[in-house]
Amino acid sequence: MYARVIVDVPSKQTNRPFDYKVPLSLFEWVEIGSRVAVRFGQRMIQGFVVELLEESDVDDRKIKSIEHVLDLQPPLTQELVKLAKWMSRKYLCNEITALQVMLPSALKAKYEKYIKLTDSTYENEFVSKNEIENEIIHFIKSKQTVEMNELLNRFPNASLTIKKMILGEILTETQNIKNRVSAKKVLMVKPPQDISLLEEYKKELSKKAHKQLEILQFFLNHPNSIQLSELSKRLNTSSSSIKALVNKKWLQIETTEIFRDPFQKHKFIKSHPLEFTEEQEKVYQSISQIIQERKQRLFLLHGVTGSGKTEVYLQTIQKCLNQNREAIVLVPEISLTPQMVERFKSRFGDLVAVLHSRLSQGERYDEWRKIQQKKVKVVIGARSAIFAPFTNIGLIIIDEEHEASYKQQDNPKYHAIEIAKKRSVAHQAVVILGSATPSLETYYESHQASMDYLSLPTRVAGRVMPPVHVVDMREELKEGNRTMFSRILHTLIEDRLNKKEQMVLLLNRRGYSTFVMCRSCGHVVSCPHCDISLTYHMNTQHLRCHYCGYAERENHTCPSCLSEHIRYFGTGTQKVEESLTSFFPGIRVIRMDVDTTTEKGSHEKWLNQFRDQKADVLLGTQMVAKGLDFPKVTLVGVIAADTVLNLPDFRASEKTFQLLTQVSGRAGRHELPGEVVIQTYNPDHYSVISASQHDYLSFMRTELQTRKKGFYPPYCKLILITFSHENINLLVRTGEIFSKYIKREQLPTVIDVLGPVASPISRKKDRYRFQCLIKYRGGWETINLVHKAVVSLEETIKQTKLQISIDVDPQMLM
DNA sequence: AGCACGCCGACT
DNA sequence: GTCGGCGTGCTC
Repeated sequence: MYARVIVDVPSKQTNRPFDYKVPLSLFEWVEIGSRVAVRFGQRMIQGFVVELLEESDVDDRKIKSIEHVLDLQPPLTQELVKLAKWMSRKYLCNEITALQVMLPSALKAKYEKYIKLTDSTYENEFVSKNEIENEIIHFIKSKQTVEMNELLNRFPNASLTIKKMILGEILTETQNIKNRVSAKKVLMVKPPQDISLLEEYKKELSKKAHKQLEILQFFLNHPNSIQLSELSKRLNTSSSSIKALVNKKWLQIETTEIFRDPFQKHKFIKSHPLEFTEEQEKVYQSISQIIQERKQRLFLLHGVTGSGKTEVYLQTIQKCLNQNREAIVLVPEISLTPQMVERFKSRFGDLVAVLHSRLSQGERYDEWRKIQQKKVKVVIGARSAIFAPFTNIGLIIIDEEHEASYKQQDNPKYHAIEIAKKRSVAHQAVVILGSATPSLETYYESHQASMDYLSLPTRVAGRVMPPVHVVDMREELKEGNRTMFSRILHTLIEDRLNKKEQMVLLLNRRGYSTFVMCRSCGHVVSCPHCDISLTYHMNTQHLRCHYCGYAERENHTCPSCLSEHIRYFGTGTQKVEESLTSFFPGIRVIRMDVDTTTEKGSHEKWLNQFRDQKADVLLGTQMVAKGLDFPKVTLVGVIAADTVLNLPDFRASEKTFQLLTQVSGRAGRHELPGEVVIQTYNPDHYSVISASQHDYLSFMRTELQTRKKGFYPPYCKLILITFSHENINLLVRTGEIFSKYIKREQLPTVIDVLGPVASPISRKKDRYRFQCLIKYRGGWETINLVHKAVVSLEETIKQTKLQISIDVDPQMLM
């Protein structure tokens, strides 16, 4: 038997299956989806079996055998292997990249080379004429085996000498494929099968061995295996008395794999299904019926914030579990808060696995193994949880479906919604796309035959949407208010402080970050390697580039005109915090941004403090806009609504509308009524007006018209091709060739080819960037043509090291 | 990607 | 004449 293997070498030339023989001893183990170790050229690497064959047409002398199978159970299902192949064609990435993204990073191979002395070197006390060689031999001898990297660190210039020593059979080299992280193992103490034996052992025991007696007695009361550490803690004994019993063969010690439990300390109180409102009931029935019939169907669930979407999710999941099928729930990374997880855990208990980026590699791996080993039936996680290796999926829920983070920014540049659609077809499952502000694409599709539109237009318990004040910041400036708080926001903050109620203030930093400008000459301090202004970090007093990490010290004079009128512009969260404390002495502020939430568990810590009313204001970037639900919050302020609006992207209006609507929904979700203040320089823009009136439909109508006029999605699809190189001329030339290549073919599915033009970020890490945008009608023809065009540029790419990145259906045009 | 092979310039 | 620089091509 033969196996087709995709090897772990991400390059164009190796992006195809290689055939290997399956040795007799591995017949039982090699399956489609197995992870295997194979020799590839001179080295040993890992690969994935994607096909099994009776015959191979590869030359018998060339073909090698599979060396090992790396897991007890194949980590991928046939369905996922097939999906990876589809992804590689759709998103134009290497197949291995698509396979890897489906697995936890713990299973990514770590290749290690070990160096040992050969037996003859050892036995014959080999002494070289070369001093370095002797030192190397001595070093290795003292450690038995040494990792190649360690050896090279110790002897930096000796790589050739070492190579020669290996060739001269003085040293031997062994290769190893290791997982990044492996299953956590613990020692368990196991009593004999026949517990009554313990009584006899007790009699045999010496009178002085009190502790040992105590241990035996313990097992008479608890005749099960127990963790060694747990046992010695409970009985307050040292492990030596346990060992003594093990040595007598009365007890046994064995190792078992356990799961690291990130929720160990948590107690989840069981929650029960809530009574539905009439609206919820109607929506639930529509979905539940399709699940009952085990049909494949897509739903858009359009529900305003606070309309009780989550309860509908919970009960449809229950429906799916009743059928003995599994469910995947996707939530954007930032709203995957402990609160959110708790709602699922308390309903479904141990049947839930959680996958998010704050877990350690090991914890993530364990959650994944629970899915693989069928220990859980529900997985809730961020984007990549869509690849959960379930085999019987009945339901996939994508909450906040409009979020751009469902599109992966690096290869493979997949969109989770698209993967969900593919998987739902394979499993005959239902997909629910939920949002208060559906993306234009989804909204448009929900009016076609391929998707059903469901809506929850009112908030539960008859709560109304909060009134929104739109403040024109230009007017404020005219009236002499130069602070970052409008007068009304100022008054309302004061009011809430007096009433001891809470506030959420949102500062969207992107595109508005703290740049440094000279007021005399207008010079903006920017990165010498990228086309972007540097950001000022107060805590380290450095200016830093967010793209390449370049940093320089704070300047007190302008580097261009030497004037001292250099000023730190823009509004970072740090600066807002400072102003708050100076305007409102004694105000307690919790600031949540990348600086304060990188530490593990800090996110949770801040939110708990806020919930416990240890602070008056929660100030933060996007992450405060999502999913949070605090009863005492009665004021939401958006410091600057325009930051997204000014981005050079056709989705700018949509993103602004969504952000404003989401954040407005944070206020007054409980008994206390809420209020929202939006500060903006564009108070007349339709996205601001619609958001302030909570009017999704009117926004949608206007925006759809705009898109139709400019010919943008949902009226067409896009492929963004970005070229980057140090040499700007070469870049433009190659871009032209590419664009002509596409145009010459005159495919009827290609609507338009724009560019090449400079990218919005026109230089990054010393490389200039140009881009082409293709508008097309969907289907494979255009994607295949782009692939062909890139292949035709292969010579140039190889010779000049020009880079081409392709983004099919991009979320951002930058 | 990484590794071997092979073809040229700088040295014992 | 050989050592070692990097371009070229292949990996079942």
